[in-house]
Amino acid sequence: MKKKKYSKCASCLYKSVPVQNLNQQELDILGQNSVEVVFDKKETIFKQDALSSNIIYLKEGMIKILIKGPQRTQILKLKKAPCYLGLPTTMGDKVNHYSAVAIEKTTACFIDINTFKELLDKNKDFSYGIILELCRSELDQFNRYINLVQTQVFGRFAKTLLSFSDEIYQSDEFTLPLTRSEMADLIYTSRETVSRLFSELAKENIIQINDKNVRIIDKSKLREIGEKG
Amino acid sequence: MKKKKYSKCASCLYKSVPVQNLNQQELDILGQNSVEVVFDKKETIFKQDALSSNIIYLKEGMIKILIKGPQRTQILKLKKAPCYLGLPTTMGDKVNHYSAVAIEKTTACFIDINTFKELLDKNKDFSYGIILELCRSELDQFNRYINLVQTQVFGRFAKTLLSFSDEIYQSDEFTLPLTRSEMADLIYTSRETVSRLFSELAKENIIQINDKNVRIIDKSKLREIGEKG
DNA sequence: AAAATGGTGTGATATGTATCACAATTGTTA
DNA sequence: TAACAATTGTGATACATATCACACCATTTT
Repeated sequence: MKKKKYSKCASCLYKSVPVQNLNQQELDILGQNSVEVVFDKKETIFKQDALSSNIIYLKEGMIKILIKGPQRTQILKLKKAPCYLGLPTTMGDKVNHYSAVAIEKTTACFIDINTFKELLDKNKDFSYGIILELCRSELDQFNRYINLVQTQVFGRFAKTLLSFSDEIYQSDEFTLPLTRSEMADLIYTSRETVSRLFSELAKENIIQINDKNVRIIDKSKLREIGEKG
Repeated sequence: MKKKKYSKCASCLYKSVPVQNLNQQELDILGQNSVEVVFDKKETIFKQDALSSNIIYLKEGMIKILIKGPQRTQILKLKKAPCYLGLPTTMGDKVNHYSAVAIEKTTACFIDINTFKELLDKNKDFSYGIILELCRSELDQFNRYINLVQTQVFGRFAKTLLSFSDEIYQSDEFTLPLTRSEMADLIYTSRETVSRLFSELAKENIIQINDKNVRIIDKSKLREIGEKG
């Protein structure tokens, strides 16, 4: 956790879609009741089971969501700025149901929950925007879920590489933000299996892999694998 | 699909928590723009991929949520009245991401989406209530998800029986609302494995099973199995 | 410089559960 | 009342993937 400073939300270049509905006065309220914090890679933003009294808006960077399961801690998903974090936990319960850890330098705005509620109350467009965010994230969740349970490792792995390429980095060449072991936690398999999957895809000339540097060569083949599991 | 009639929301005994915040005039708007439909067991309430232009409020009964996966159609979860259905799909997208099928006689209110939005706009407490619903359902979803991927069949099966007993029927003795094959779809396993699981638990004197009638004998043992997978 | 540490690849083996196969039972339709 | 479809139980087998074991770096610590 590095610097804290009160946010000047009005002049922020990274406003969320719902926040774009706020007027000057409301933006001031928001700014006076939130702080901006910069996290380095591997730093924890919030922890599962801790009390949560803030809504968090990720302004820049990327994080992983961790959940302690009965067997081990799993990565539920990666989230890239801009997005809200912990909306459901902070609103729906007092306690975090998962942890958030930065996987690169990340700027997060901590918004006081009462201020957030006040804004929901004051501005219907803001409120409606938040509802849409919640709906979308629930749909996302559905899809990830079905995916995970219905395809075997090979398919899950392929889809994860594709999502890195298409959604996160928008490039066929990228550097993995996770170790093999974390990749395993993300697609729910073992570290060894991830190694084998990389080797196999490389052997079939579908990707090139060099340490953490990945280049996708045959994207359509990768899609095929992702589809049929 | 049986009878349709315009709803008299004001005098409805099954008002949702958010709807309890509406005033008389708002309740009239709601009533004039929604219809009540009764579904028999096995009837489809809405279908995946169809356009959705209604929010659905389940007044009485129980349904299953089905999702077509790459391999087969799976049961995502069961939902028991009172609850909203398809909030995220109708608001967040135009198309249903899953189907809903009644598993017992079920009464559903179809609310016009524009009316729903109008009410969100008019009444902040209603709007806030809906936000809370969305948050809670997302948290539920998380838990189910982690559960499903991190425990093996035996644990998933035990937890499902416990949720029937604790949450749905509030009794140690109940009649299964699903066939073995549907049970399999729910905990993502095969029909045969479900048969074996029932036999095994019965052999160990943890449950008694007679066709679809289940009686839980040793609940603490069942909990233990559910915990450790 | 040596030792400990964390990440990684790959072979051999173990194991949970799907799949196949069949029989028995029940409910449904001709 | 027969014929058929749907539901269920249980054994044998197949297979995907976890686990174990080990070797090989590259860093960091001592």
